[in-house]
Amino acid sequence: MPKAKYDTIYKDLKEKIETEVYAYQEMLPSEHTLILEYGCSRNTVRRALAELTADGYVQPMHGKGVRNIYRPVEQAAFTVGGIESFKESTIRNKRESETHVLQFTEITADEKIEKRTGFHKGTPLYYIQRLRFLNGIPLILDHNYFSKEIVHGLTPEIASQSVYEYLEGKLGMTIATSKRTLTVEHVTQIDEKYIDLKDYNCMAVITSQTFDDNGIQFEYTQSRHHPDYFRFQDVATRKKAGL
Amino acid sequence: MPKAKYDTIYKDLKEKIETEVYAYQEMLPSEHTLILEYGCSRNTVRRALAELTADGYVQPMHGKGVRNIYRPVEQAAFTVGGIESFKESTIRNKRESETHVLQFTEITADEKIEKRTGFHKGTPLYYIQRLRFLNGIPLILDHNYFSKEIVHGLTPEIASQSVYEYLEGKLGMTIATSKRTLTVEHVTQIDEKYIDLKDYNCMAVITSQTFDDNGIQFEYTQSRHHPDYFRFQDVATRKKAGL
DNA sequence: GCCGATTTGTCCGTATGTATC
DNA sequence: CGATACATACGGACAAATCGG
Repeated sequence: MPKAKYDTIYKDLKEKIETEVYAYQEMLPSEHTLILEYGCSRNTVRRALAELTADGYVQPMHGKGVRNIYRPVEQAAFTVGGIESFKESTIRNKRESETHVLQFTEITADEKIEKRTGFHKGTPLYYIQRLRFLNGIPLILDHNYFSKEIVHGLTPEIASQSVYEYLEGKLGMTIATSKRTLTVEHVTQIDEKYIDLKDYNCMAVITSQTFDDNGIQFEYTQSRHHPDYFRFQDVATRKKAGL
Repeated sequence: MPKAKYDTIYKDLKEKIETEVYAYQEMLPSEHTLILEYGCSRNTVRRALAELTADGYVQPMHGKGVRNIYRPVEQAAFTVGGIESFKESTIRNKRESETHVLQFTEITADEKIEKRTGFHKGTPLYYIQRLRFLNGIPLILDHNYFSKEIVHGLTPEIASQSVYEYLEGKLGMTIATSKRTLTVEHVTQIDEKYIDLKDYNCMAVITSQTFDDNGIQFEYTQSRHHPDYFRFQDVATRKKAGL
């Protein structure tokens, strides 16, 4: 629904870069040219370019122009990007997916859970264990905690489909920010029971705390990935000076 | 040296958040208030707030205000953030560091290297192998490839200190963007030779391609981390609609 | 439920500074 | 030196969301 002008320019430029309308290492049209092209102000063009810069698609060079530095991603089985659901990721990665709900219980946070998840003691929670299949192979084991106060009406059926679709669609929630930590951990008995790790004794683990648009945490998830099918990508830009 | 107004406001607010001048979950002063406080235009305040949002420090809420959602990071031995050198990271993480140069050779890229690193065949390179110690314990094994055409005059002495300091200080280079991929890989014989992994048979591996301000890649690095002392943190914000 | 005040979101036009060529 | 290009900053306008009376 948000058809902000800067966003349509952003999407248009993004597509032109991905489809190589602008070649790799080539300069994009100057800001002035883009102003005429899109019939908007300079600020609006610059906002779109700023987003592309943050995506690692372009690199602005003072006094020279804006260079296309986008390279198509090498695909692993499962590449992690921004905030997206498992279902969205599989679609982006063009994979067939399936989800088995191993456990679906309602619990109350105690001190141990508070320390690990960030949910205050006494908070009623859904605890869900899910096994994710890609192309028929079990690769990811998810442990989800959802706050019942915010995410009400969750069922095993929804959990086997897309929880995020339910949140944003049915509940009208807005997912805002997610803080993620990536570590490498020893396999557990549960991991070994469901996932064929061959001779690996570790897994890639993403733990994330997700907040709604009121800044309230409603989810804590630990997502344990098979090493062979895991890849996390990131573009960082250097902050000048200080720090 | 860039003492842009928005940057000083950004740094000031950041510090106030970190030192809990504004409490967790509390609203920051409104944009209008900040305008008066800093004596600047609204756009300038908004730019500073946008950076804090990207850092996951605050969350703006339409019609309500801007909420502080910053939580201090739980420290692992080594936490990876934006683009920063090993030396910078250890300082941020408040650790004693040391670097041993295991190998320092000059090579020319062949097809195999081109495919792996992105450097064209025939490009003259420095290849450096370094072992990183934290508090006296060997934890990270780095394999660096630097383009000789861009990074000239590298020596083992510089490699044992900070290459980035040399690049930005002596050569006057500007590091712009870095594309990183994080995976989990089996240990190699070299890993085992230098690092005590106990019963782990995997390592956390960060491979990165770094570009200068001309959009030219000058570095390819594979950084292999001990699982127990590795942590990668990230804040993602959900893009509305589309995608 | 309506209205007005407050607050953030988007967009515009302009001016000035700085780097490149 | 002048033209071009990006960087920063200002001020103003209107829209959209929220909240209190």
